[in-house]
Amino acid sequence: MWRSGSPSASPSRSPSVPSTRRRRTDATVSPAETGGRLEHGDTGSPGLTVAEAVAVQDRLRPRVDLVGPGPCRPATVAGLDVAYAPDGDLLAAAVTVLDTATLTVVDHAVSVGRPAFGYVPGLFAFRELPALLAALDRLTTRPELLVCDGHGVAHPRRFGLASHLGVVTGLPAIGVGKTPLVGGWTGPGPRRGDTAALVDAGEVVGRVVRTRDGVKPVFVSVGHRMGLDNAVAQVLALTPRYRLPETTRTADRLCRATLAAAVGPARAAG
DNA sequence: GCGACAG
DNA sequence: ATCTTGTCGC
Repeated sequence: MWRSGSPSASPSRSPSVPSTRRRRTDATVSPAETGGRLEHGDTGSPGLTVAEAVAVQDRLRPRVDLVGPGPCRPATVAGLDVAYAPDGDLLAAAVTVLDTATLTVVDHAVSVGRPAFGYVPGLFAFRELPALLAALDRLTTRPELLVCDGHGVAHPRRFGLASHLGVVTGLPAIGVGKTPLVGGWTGPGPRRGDTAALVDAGEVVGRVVRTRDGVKPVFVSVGHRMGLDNAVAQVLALTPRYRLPETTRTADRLCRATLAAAVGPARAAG
């Protein structure tokens, strides 16, 4: 595979909902403490302009830790995802926490709201961040790692959703995208576990990872407090059977179910 | 100037 | 992201 043209550089570019519901006993994941205070707009306050959002990314980017190496054998990993109503006016965010030994959901939380920002490639985080943070704040447990539905540093300004969530929560985070945003690559091979470097502007910003034999690969990048090798290892450990990590799959089902319940409660009940 | 562009 | 019909395969 091959694709061409990225902003500045040379290279080419190839182309069952959980049922338990626990009470919140103590602070689990709250806007943090990651060296320096966060300002109001940092977590996606409404009313930001495009230029202001870009400025926030530029200001927070230096806080990203892409060395990690991050947890080697995390006991719990969280998956995050958001679903939108057809009219695009309502959204539901979900976080599921999985026990890595069994890949079963041990905690979960949701939030329903409105998109906090229009969809602008590169500023995607500002759209979903408030809802995701609200859901994270309702967890009973504090996951050791966040697996996000979107990119980390594989981003035009090296600060995608996974990095933003990582910096704001202080938790290790990985970005797993289904399609590329920036970068080019060659390969990977056809077998599960085969990988290829994702390169943008001459630097490796992530890895294209085949999680299933003969199936379209996913795009893994460091979000925060993680090394790329470890990020890839964690993603492979979370994909024993399907293309996407179990964390993403469970969160996807939960946010969809939550949205359905929020938009049309009357229809199903009869 | 023309495309490309996470979810 | 969401909307879509059918199709191939375990």
